[in-house]
Amino acid sequence: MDKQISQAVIRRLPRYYRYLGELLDDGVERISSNDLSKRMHVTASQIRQDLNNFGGFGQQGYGYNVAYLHDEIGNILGVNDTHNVIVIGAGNLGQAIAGYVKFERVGFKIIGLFDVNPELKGKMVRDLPVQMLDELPEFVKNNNVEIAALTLPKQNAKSTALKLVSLGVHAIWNFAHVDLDDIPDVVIENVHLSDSLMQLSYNITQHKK
Amino acid sequence: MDKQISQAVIRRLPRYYRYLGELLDDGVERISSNDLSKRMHVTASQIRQDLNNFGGFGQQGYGYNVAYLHDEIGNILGVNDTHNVIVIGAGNLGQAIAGYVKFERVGFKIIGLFDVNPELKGKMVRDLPVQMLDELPEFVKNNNVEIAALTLPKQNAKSTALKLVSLGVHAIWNFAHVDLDDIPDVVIENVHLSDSLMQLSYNITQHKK
DNA sequence: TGCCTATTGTTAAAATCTTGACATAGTTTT
DNA sequence: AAAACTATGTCAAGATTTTAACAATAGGCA
Repeated sequence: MDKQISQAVIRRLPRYYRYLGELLDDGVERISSNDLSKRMHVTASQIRQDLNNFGGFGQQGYGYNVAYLHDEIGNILGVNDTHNVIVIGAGNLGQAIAGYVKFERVGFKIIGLFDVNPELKGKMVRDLPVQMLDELPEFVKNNNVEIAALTLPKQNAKSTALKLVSLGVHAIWNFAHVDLDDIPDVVIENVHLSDSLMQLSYNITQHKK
Repeated sequence: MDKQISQAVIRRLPRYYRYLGELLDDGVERISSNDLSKRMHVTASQIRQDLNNFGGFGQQGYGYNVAYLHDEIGNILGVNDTHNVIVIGAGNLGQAIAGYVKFERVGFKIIGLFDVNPELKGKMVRDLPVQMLDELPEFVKNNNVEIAALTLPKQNAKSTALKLVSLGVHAIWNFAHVDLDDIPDVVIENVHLSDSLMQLSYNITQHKK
């Protein structure tokens, strides 16, 4: 059985992945944990420890091959496969997220955009028409939907999440300002913008002292 | 001198604040750490420990007064004061953030929206006109700008951040997919949506096993 | 009023996470 | 081909965070 990797490590992986991607773009072939630690402002020890959770990607006396390590971390994160994404809630945030994922993230493909508001029905957001929520079951049945981004008011978040799970969507990227606990058999990733802004506010207050 | 509060605690404060707000809305007057722990799915011990970093807000044998605790945490987070916010980058995400903060968060007020694209000049986004970036110095001089949200491509993020700091804006809510280290005397809060999505992807992969 | 109960604030233990140290293995140089 | 060097993987120590335990104190009730 695999040893459980701590969420602290998982949170750092995307950052490694990003730095390695930049090194790759810059044509850097190899890098040592020490050099990387200076760029990323973390300890070299932590880098080696983190990577070793998943196996020995480096070579003594040489360091890490950038392309190889980048690819391996990509595999670990699962971003080398394609994931189909739908967005529920076609407001500003929903449209922004749809556009953001489309342009910024390979590995994730926006294939549907839904809302309850009949006025939005059929409206084109880039190359996707806004569909009504009652078309969702049919859509999910006919398409391999893996992730649903929830960009809707918190009042509707939980019921929508439950519906999605019952339809077979087991991963939710939740932007609604509410916790979606108590839903079994689903993977949730929360983006609480309010929380982030309040943390900023706290740190401003501290900084002033 | 104040003892330094760990970021782990700070990250939890907004969540307490949210739950207390909901209790307040529901007319609940008092709550024990034990009851709150059941709702929030954290240990009662952690709640008491966290709150005690800031002082004794509760009463033995009684619990915590919801309204009082909510207000105190609001003070700690600094959300009971008003903070003026500008948004740099009037794309989808910038417009979404501007709208989001406006409608969801009291305590934060969007007062300006900037972009480099001349085609957007003067375009109204709700009640705010898009201004050109060269109007920024004058605007900052005449308005008490505390926070700048950066919703622009990563290539421009660092130079814009440096400019903002030189103009006197010392808090940045960064949505660009780049780290803004090495900038002294500024408080940064990052929202890396890509990282969040990759964490979700990782957890999906694990879940399938 | 005084006893009983509830629940905090706080201390200490346990668990987890991070950092430092170094033997070992592979690379580069001569 | 051997010597010198570099940098990993790993172990152990140190630091931090979380959880458990409980004495002390305030509220509720008789």
